Amino acid sequence: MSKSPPPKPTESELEILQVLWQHGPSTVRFVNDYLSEKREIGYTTTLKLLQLMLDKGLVHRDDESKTHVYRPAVRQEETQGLLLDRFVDATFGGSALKLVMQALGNRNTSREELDQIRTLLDEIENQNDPAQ
Amino acid sequence: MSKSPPPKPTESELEILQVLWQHGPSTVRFVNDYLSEKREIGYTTTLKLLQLMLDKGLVHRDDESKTHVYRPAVRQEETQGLLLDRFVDATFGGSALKLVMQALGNRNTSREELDQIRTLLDEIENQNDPAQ
DNA sequence: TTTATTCTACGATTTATTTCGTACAATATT
DNA sequence: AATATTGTACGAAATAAATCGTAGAATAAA
Repeated sequence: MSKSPPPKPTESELEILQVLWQHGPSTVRFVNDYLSEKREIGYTTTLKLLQLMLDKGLVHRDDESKTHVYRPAVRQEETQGLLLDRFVDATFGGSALKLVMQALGNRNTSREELDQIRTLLDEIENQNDPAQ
Repeated sequence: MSKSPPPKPTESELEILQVLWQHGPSTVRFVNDYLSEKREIGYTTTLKLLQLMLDKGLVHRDDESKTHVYRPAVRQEETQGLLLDRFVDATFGGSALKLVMQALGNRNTSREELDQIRTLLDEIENQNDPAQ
């Protein structure tokens, strides 16, 4: 037995998870090449991070062949939700409303996106109170 | 001369800023008492944090009297916006829409809040394209 | 005016995170 | 077969953040 849930990923770990979520199972080389496009990072740094993430249960590893293949062990939406909770608490005193207002107010959102949000709002209302 | 903008606050620093934003200029004692209600934290820890924040330009200090009084040097909306940008980038790959969807979908939002958001959406649309 | 309390300053420790160097094994190239 | 390349393991250094202990000054209480 040893079923403590994986911990909240750090910034760097999240960066790596994004790559795995987007591109599926990947080698250290692939992840490192990808990260290297955006910033300076050594190969063994990426390797070490993935090894630590394996320990923490954030990723799984296929080590059949010599070159190991890593894949996410946590789901994207779940992880994002977790981080969002923490962020809302820390930054907006727990008020998701304030966060949303800030997010929408502070940046350019296309009409299309605004419409998507309206649709979502409708869904939520109907869901909580399904036409009596 | 020396006008580099204050850096992004850490979690703990943000915690303190929340107190200052909410309650106005405060002493170390006050801030510490406040934080202590939520978690274990020594007085000198709070003191040290405030001193570091002073160095970083995150707070101002009135040291007329022996007991110093600290006040925010950064505005709440601005700081929240800054942190939000980073968070959206790190966690949602830059998509504010995804963040909003997640924030609304993942938790209980009251009808009242939903209405507030609707109103905001209206304002945004009218603003970009004023009743043309 | 002693004694106790409250306060700041600041070095140092602890803990978390990121980064890298080196050793060595497996595979590929010449 | 010899050499170069690519890979993993892992210790350890570098960096960042949070925490606390102790010293000593100022104020308050006895």
